Amino acid sequence: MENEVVSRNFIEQIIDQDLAEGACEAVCTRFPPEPNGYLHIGHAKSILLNYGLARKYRGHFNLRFDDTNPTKEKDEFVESIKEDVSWLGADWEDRLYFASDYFPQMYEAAVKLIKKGKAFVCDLSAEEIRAYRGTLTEPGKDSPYRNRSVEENLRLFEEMREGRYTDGEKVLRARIDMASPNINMRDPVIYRVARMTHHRTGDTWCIYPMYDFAHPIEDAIEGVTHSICTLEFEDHRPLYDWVVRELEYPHPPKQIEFAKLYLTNVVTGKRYIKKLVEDGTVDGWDDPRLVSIAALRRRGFTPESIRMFVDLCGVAKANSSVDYAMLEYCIREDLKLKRPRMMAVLDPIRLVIDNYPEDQIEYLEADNNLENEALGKRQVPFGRELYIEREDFMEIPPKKYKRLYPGNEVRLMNAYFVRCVDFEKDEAGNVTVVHCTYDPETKCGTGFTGRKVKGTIHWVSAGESVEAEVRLYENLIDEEKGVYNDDGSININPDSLKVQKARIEPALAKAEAYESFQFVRNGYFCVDCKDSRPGKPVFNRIVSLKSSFRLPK
RNA sequence: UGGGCUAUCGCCAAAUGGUAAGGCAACGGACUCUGACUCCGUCAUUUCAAGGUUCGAAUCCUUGUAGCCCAGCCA
Repeated sequence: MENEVVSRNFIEQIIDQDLAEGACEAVCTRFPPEPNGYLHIGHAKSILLNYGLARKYRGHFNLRFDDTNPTKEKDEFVESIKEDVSWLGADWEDRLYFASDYFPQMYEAAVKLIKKGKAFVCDLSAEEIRAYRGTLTEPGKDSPYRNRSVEENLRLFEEMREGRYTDGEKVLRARIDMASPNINMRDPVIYRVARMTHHRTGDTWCIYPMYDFAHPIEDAIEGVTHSICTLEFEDHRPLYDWVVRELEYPHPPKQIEFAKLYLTNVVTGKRYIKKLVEDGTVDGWDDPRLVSIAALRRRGFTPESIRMFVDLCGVAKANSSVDYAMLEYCIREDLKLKRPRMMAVLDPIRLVIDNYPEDQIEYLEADNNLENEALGKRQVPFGRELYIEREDFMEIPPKKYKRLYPGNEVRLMNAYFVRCVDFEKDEAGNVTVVHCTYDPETKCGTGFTGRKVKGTIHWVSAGESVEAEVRLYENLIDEEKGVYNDDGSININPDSLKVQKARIEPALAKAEAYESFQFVRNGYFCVDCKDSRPGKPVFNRIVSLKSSFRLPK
């Protein structure tokens, strides 16, 4: 049993109170995206928050596409959004809805408002409406069409629907208060004439409802009890409440606002990303350096890690920007016990064991993950010639260096102790080959305790290993300078992607798309689902390991 | 300068008048078949500021300050 006192976030407190007071009987939440783009990490917070609440209170979670503006919406996006939401694990079961399915009810709702004298058809142009609206500090003026009779409004609205007017010629407006200090209440437009082909309803309609009118109706129709949205809609809440009240819904939904999730030093703006894709800085909306859900998935983030991240961030009303390190922590935490630790040499140099028989290959048994026996063991081929990491040998070691240098002995992980006896350099002074001798008695698994070594390094067999491409991702943004340059452009980190030819264990060559591994000391990697081919894997670095030892320059 | 909202450690964030949780990051140290992981320890006498009420204030009151949002026939 969990005895921990877990504090409830402010939304849960509101729900608890509503339940206690009988304001609602069960909980129903929803994620209402407009299908006009790809989802990113910020949406994940909303999705998981809504879904989590529904789960916690044993209620329902709906996925509803808020498709009331045909100019921006496409089927392509509804498909990608469905994929992302379900990948995150938010299950809408059979409750997949479209606002456009409610157009008839919304039309009737508008008629109802007209009949109550709460809405009127306005002939003012968009510019005139803006002028009549007043400013932040001055009240607006009533539209000259504000006092049309119910009959006339009914007839005109009907004619709007029939297509008797051109785009923008007439709109339907709520009749509220042009002097309200809240600009949203100054007779907001609730229906517009727009001859657009809707991605689902085609040309059935030439009038479309506005968000402020449509959204509360959508929520009410679906029986949503708590309509959770972001802070910028706080000013719209009085209008939301006005709509559900005037339409006399028996169980009016309640709007609750929370602060969006921002991550430090990432680009989420659609315009900016579009530009980055067009100029080739990134290879698409799912480029692993981006934080779209598709990008995180391709990079190798798991749904569990995203859930953990969202939980850790919490829910509040203060604008904030969460450190990217928190996201990295979550994926490390999720993967470390779950995935095998394998050997891959990212920047190989040759190591020759002078006293090991030529032509001999032996297979050594290695644990896939010492902390998780369930991941099993594997056989690793070992021979006279190996590759080791370039940074694991130094001709002149700095202080505290524990790896290979002339005369020093280290453990080859899962294998033997080796002592460096010599090395070769090319004309440019780069080390090309390291020569060692090995001690057969120190074989891994024999329980040898005769002496200890301070360092352990990873390796792969030169003959049996496979070449693979690894992509090392750093933040797309230069963190020192922040996201934006003085001229408003994005500050791109030129070293955000490094591609290397690595040597990997044979076992890794069989890895499948999305499979992730810990490459010992080099971090977590995931087989790129987009670019890998069988036998020719491409690994994306999901995240590097924390390292407290840095080689001096 | 109208209205709405927010302010607690470098970053998130709890605390609902009873004496500042937790996580990330950072920094020490122990352990280690990688320096990772793990484990232990350090990290807000003070909650945007100044006053006030109270035995007691991050919480209540007053006055300020700073930041975010709103004048689409977008959502």
